[in-house]
Amino acid sequence: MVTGMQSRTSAPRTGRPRSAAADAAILEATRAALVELGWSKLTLGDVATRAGVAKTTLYRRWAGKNELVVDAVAVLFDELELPDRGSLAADIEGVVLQFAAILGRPEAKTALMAVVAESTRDEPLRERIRTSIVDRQKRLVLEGRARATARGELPPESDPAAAARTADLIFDMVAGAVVHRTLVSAEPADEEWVRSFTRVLLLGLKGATGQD
Amino acid sequence: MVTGMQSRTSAPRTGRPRSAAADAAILEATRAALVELGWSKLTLGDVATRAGVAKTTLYRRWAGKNELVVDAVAVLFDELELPDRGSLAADIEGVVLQFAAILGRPEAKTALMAVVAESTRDEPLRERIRTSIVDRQKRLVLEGRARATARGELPPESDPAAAARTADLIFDMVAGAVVHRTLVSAEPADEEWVRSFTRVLLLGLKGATGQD
DNA sequence: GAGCTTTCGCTACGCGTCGTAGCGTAACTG
DNA sequence: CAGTTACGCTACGACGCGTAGCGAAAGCTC
Repeated sequence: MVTGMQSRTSAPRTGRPRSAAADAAILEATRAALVELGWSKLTLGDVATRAGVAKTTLYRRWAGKNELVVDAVAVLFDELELPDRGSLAADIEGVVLQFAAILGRPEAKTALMAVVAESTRDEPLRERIRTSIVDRQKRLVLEGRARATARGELPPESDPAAAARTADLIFDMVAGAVVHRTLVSAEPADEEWVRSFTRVLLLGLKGATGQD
Repeated sequence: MVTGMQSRTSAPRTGRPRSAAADAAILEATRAALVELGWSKLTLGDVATRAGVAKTTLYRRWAGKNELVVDAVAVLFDELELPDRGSLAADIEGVVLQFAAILGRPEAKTALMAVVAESTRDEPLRERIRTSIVDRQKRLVLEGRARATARGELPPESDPAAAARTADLIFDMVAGAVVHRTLVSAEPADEEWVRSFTRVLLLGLKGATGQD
């Protein structure tokens, strides 16, 4: 679940509370509008109409289109989990297929790249994306490696700094490849592709550990 | 060089010709506006003023913001070349560093992701991006492999279909990793990172050839 | 219940950008 | 020269943005 916008130090305990149903309706309407219209043609007025709320209600909760869409799309990544399929290769294939399935959705395609593009000029937005979307993906990398080392498929890391750099590298390679395949090459990351990708990645990792 | 917009079957041979200087000024002004304002705050009226042309001239040549920005940014990739450094690893490191240098520019950061996001809902735009930006990068992958097989660093490919799939995979892995590192993780793809990445990729490739 | 506080729906508004139409002028061709 | 196309300029309607102001609704505290 997305924690939302408790930007104020703490929620005021008096007065009329904000409607949680309105929050859900707005995020749902945002995803629907993304599917039908795409990022650029999505307007906040239209989202408000779809959600059955006033436009001013939207602006009271979100600063603008960017923040709203980030929250709306972040929910899609809730279903991301690291399956235990017995081997590191099978685990990676499983989680990459999940990731590819999410990126295959039209609302994710049009929204993710757009907000990342915006985040290049908006540091708070980048932080919001990081905490609500990216970090949840990166956590899977760490879990996967921990499980693989426990199974003896990977040697235990001695230098924690080098381990962190390697984890970042793997994350950029996995997420980057799937995103590029799906959005730039515009071809599906199906099982065959994921198998080939996983094979190259794993051979590279097993060969790279130890030296240097 | 970008061929531009000779969408008509052939240029009309009569009448006043289009100013090539205006084209250059417009694309230059577009890049400058991207640096100062970013994608979302860039307006065609502002670009026209910077370029010293009328706004209507812009609309006579480009259908809209998307197409204009693609042409403006495509020029940045003209400098991409495959250096001959003696070994496949060194070649890859060199070209990846070039690619990372381009993606480090602010105009490329804000523009590339944005137009790709738009292209998810605009097939002609995706085709335009492919021919003027992506294909030029992918060509380097093919050249690099041809050179490596000539040097004996990679076994010659027997099945052309499998070779094409492998080239696509490598391309998505390389470009995706650099893009993700630069734009999502928002950290520079410096020499150390490129070395680590190249090592993993090469080990994966050399180990993956032959079986299956 | 009374009183206080905050949210909500609604309307209306100024602002900026979009994309186009219309006109007169400039540049080039046969 | 006449014919054709590009250009600069102005003006315009349309649309989304983001905000202000109002009255009503929904909760909490005493």
